[in-house]
Amino acid sequence: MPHHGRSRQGMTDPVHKSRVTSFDVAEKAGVNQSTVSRALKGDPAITEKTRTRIQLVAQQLGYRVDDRAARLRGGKTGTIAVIVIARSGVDFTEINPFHYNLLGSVCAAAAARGYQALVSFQSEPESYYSDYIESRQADSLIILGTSTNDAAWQFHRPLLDRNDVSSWGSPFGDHRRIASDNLTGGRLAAERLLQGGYHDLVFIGGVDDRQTQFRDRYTGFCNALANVGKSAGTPVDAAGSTRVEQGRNAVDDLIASGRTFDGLFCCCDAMALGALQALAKAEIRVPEQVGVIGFDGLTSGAHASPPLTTIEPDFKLAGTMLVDAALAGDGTNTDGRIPVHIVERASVS
Amino acid sequence: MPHHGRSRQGMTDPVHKSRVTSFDVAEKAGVNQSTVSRALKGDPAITEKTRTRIQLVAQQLGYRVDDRAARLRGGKTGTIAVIVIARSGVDFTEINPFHYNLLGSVCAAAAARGYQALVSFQSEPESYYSDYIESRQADSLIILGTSTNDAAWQFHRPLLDRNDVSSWGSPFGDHRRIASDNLTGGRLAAERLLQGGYHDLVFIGGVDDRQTQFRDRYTGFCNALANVGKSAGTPVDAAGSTRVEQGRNAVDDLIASGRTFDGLFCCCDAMALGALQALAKAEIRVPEQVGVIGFDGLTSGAHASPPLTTIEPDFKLAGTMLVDAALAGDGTNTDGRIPVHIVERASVS
DNA sequence: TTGAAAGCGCTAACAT
DNA sequence: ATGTTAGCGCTTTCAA
Repeated sequence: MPHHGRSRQGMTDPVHKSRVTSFDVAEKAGVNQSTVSRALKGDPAITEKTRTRIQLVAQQLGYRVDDRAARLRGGKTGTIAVIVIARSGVDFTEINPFHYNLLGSVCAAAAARGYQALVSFQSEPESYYSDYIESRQADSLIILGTSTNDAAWQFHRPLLDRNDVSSWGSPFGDHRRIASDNLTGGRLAAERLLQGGYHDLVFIGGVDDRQTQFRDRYTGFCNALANVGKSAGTPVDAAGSTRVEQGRNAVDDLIASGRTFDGLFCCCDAMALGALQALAKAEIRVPEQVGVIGFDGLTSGAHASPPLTTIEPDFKLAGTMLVDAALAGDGTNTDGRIPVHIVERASVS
Repeated sequence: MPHHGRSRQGMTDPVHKSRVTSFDVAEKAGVNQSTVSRALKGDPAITEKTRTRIQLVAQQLGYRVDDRAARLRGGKTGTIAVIVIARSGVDFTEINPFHYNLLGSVCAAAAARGYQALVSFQSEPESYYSDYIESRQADSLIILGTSTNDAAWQFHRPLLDRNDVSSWGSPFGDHRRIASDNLTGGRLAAERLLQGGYHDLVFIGGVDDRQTQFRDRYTGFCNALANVGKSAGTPVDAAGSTRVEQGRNAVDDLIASGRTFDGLFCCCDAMALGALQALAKAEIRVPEQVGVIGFDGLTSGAHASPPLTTIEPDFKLAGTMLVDAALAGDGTNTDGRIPVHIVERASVS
């Protein structure tokens, strides 16, 4: 006789065989349903003999534990939601590769911790959604993306201080966050430029309130220069619909201004790529006349002309820290700096 | 009196307030739990008055419907699993941006259909896993990635013919699949090169059995040449640990061979980028002496020197078709060709 | 229109 | 070492 009191409609009706459950396995194996549950999850209390038999039956019946049902009782989902914020109105080929890299790294780190990654791209207001945890679709949340999408970050802002949420790239400076060691990165860039024999260094990029990452890079850059009695001068920034365009415009402006310079530290690779274009157009040779360093480690930089020397963060560690911070749930290690290193290519001599 | 027979331990003990459930809302609103369920999901049978009251109470209590519990009964998960296959042993900065783009597009398409995307990167054997559907973690599955990771595809091969699975990039040719319209792409490339005044065209890339995509591009390329009474000659391929390196080596070999050529169609942008490097090293000017066209629409191509003209698929549609095919579950529209178009940059005149 | 009760498929506390 | 029996939190007949 089948399990009592819980038999499904079709249970006694062989015609109606809906999906196979642990009860089916239990019946066929001649044990109780709970024994099936234990056997299959490796409970040491179950005899190897029993376990083997149950496993066999399960396999014959094509039975698989229903993950959601299994977790319903425990309350945990075993998944971590990842929100990627890109600029509004761009398509997927235009998303900053940096964020794709970070996403990959986060997914891998989640998997390493035994978690699934539920990812969503939220660039447009109609896709804003963050109730993953409340709706028990995930245990924690990671938000990452471009700081230029203010509306999206504003939407998610209330979450940033929760200890089951970690983030990368918010334009706000008043909450815990994971980020590159921008200070060190800026310093490395300046030192490398000086070492390459360049003396008139300028910083390309915006350093306003909403670009905390860039500002930190600038600060590190200034500090390094100050150490050798030099000054960084005013950063040069320009408007543009993409980072590449901003970089190009900024360097166009810089050249037009007549200000002397022989070394450029661009706050991100995309802007550096634009800078390279502007320099080429003006027939200024890199690295002979001007040295250029970017930040991010983009693959595109490797194919630029000349290949772009850049400061790259440890992506693997970045993913790990984001996941750990989101999972910690107790505020542990939740504000982190990811080490960076210089990737030598050919835009500085 | 609260709901009978279902009260949790702490239910009567205010100290032990575990998470708030629909029973809590029901009690406080003075209705039955099932009424809460109905009201919150917009069942028209419920009075607006009742619904409003329930919504209010729910909000006060911070109640949210538990998504998994809600779906347990229905059997559907509302999520679609996405597996991304990269080459083994590479880190996340080295994953072909093409696949990242596709991933983004797939996630967006899933969201548009009301599905969540559960993504996992599976490049190493220890991460191989595909039982998402059996374990009820997802309703369908999408597998995409590089055809060069044979072991991974081999692992997933049995799934490729299921009608709740769709894929992009497998090295096998005997199953339903979504892919670029490679034939047309190859033709467009040849036509554009001819139109640019180049006459001696060669195809760079492998066309063996496991590279069905490349072979189709080559076929389209040949067809277009045949149409004007020309022949494509032998494709040139070379070994290398990355596509870029393969392209570079192939063109090095081509130059060394003494074979004349003035137009190159590279089977993918990564190889085209390598080709550009080899050409530059040999001081062959592009597009003046040799025209080059790639395939994929990579952003890196836009920053190469000269910017790479390429054939790009409609990413948005690709994501949509992959999702639709996986969701169809009935074999509908499950074998598709994504339209491609030429992106004019500066590597052909 | 709403309530009562029976599950969805599984885990876990409590027995034996 | 295994069986019993409650649930996990919600949806959905079936009544009223």
